[in-house]
Amino acid sequence: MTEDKVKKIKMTPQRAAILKYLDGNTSHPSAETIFEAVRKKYPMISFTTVYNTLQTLKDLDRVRELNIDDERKRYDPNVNIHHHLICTNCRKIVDIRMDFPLNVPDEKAQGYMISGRHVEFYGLCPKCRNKKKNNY
Amino acid sequence: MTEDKVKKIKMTPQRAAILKYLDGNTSHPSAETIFEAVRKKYPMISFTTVYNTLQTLKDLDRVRELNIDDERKRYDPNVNIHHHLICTNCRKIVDIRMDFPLNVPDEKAQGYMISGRHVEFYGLCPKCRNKKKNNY
DNA sequence: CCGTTAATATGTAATTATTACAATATAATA
DNA sequence: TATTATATTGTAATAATTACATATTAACGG
Ligand SMILES: [Mn+2]
Ligand SMILES: [Mn+2]
Ligand SMILES: [Zn+2]
Ligand SMILES: [Zn+2]
Repeated sequence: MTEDKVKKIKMTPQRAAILKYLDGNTSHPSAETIFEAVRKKYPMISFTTVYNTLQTLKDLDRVRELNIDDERKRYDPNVNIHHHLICTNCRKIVDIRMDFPLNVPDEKAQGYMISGRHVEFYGLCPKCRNKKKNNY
Repeated sequence: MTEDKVKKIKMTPQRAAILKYLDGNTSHPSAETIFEAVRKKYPMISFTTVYNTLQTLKDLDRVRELNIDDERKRYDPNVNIHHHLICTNCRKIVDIRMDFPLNVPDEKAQGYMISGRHVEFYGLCPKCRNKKKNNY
């Protein structure tokens, strides 16, 4: 009875290159970063294809879109629940692999049906801490 | 010894109107929403002034910028720490006034100096739940 | 192996949010 | 009331993302 709509997609060299770049990648790249990286190996790829592919991968739950950076969307091939720590200076994002007790009692949920959660931490990464220190 | 740099700003009718609209507002409006709202009372205000004022208020910690909506920035005059619940369908954002135990042990912080945190919950708001229900 | 075709890639244009800038106006101060 | 630093405005520029038309191709069946 489970509708396993295994939507199948064509495997193209472009998609393969993007998937390969993303596989195991924990750097939370933007579309542009992905484009530039993939372009090195596959110079004829178009930016639009990167966006299209990311949309497709989102639909397939192969990639998660993060709105944690105020300038651009970031993408994360790790779709398991985990949280993030972002540098307020250089925007480097790292994973926080921890569970937090985040139960919202019904009276606080205001009728919403809660289906997901995400904790963002802000701070200074080691590099930026040093820069600020030696900055007088 | 405390440097209370009470930066003072000029009080203008535009700023007063924006502040009045924001005061106690829990709707997490976008710049455009603020502009449209303020414009009704003060039709000659410019969009740029709204952006400028929001920037100023951010600098003064009178307003907090939220990156929770993937299409546009949202603004929150409540700068006390609290968390949010966003409707994945209509993007309505409501407050969650709760504390969560969010201690990150040093070995998980990867050298970052953590200075802030924010929990985002995703779900369907009551209206959108009903819409989906009556949607066959 | 082809041939067919729906799905995909590409290049470019359009859209949208936000910022930059230069000219004008004005709140605060003396 | 004059001065001036600061703010407002209108417009142009920037930047991320999406839309769209056309060309290409992966996958499937014969
Ligand atoms: Mn991650
Ligand atoms: Mn809030
Ligand atoms: Zn940093
Ligand atoms: Zn909703």
